[in-house]
Amino acid sequence: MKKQAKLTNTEFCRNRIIAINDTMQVLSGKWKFHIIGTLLIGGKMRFMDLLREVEGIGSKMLSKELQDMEMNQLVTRTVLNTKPITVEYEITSYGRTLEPIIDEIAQWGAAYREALHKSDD
Amino acid sequence: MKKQAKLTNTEFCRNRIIAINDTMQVLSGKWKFHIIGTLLIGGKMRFMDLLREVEGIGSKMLSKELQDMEMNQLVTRTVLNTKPITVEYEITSYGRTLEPIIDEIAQWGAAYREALHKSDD
DNA sequence: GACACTAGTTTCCTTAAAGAAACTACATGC
DNA sequence: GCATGTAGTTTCTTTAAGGAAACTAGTGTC
Repeated sequence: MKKQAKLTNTEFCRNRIIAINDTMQVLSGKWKFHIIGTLLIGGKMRFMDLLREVEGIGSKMLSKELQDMEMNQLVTRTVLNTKPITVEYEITSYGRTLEPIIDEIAQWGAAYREALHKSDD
Repeated sequence: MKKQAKLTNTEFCRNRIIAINDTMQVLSGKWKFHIIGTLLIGGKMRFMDLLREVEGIGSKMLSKELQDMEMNQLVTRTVLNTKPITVEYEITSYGRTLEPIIDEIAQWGAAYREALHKSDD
């Protein structure tokens, strides 16, 4: 008889794994945290604003990531009747619920850097 | 004069972005959360135990991810003097500090799934 | 009429991540 | 001596992610 997994076979674990995967899929890629973070500070922002603020991103990536996030209801996209037309992106209240996660991640990262620094003896 | 980024140019923002990138690099890849989660429940675990518990992972990936995490001081690796030799992996106290992040992410994912479910009208 | 702005899309290319299967190497048990 | 268990490594292949540059298409400015 072969050995089998036991820990992971509990309902709790399976659901937890699925939940983590869900979140990480929504936040997948190199840029989502960065875009969300920028929108959290900047409020309503236009495409070109984001392109300038999110350092290093290209228009293709930005466009794709925003579409992704719009589908996941993290941001709204509003076309304004200006000339030339402008498009406003804004984080949704739902998207805002990501703030605690982002904060924790930022805090951990800062502490990590501190710890690395201290161990440089 | 071209328009320039302003929001992201603050010290605070730059550091925050760096901190987030640090964390995400430490947790990068498909498997780290899963492995850490398993070790958090399982305590000391051997290579083959992890291979069985972390559903779907192959030995190459597991080996690589564990090496990564050992370098980042999230887990310890102890070779036991048994025959055949066994190797014990355990999460460090430092690795344990990731627990709040993982919890938040899991909670958010669960809430997300709930929300999706409700909007299925 | 050339240039700059708006918001993207398209094409082409490179790199990184991941997986499957085979292989090393040693030990125990039947 | 053959299967099974330990802990990985190696090779080969596929897939996904990301980036640079050019392009569309319309408006306004000098």
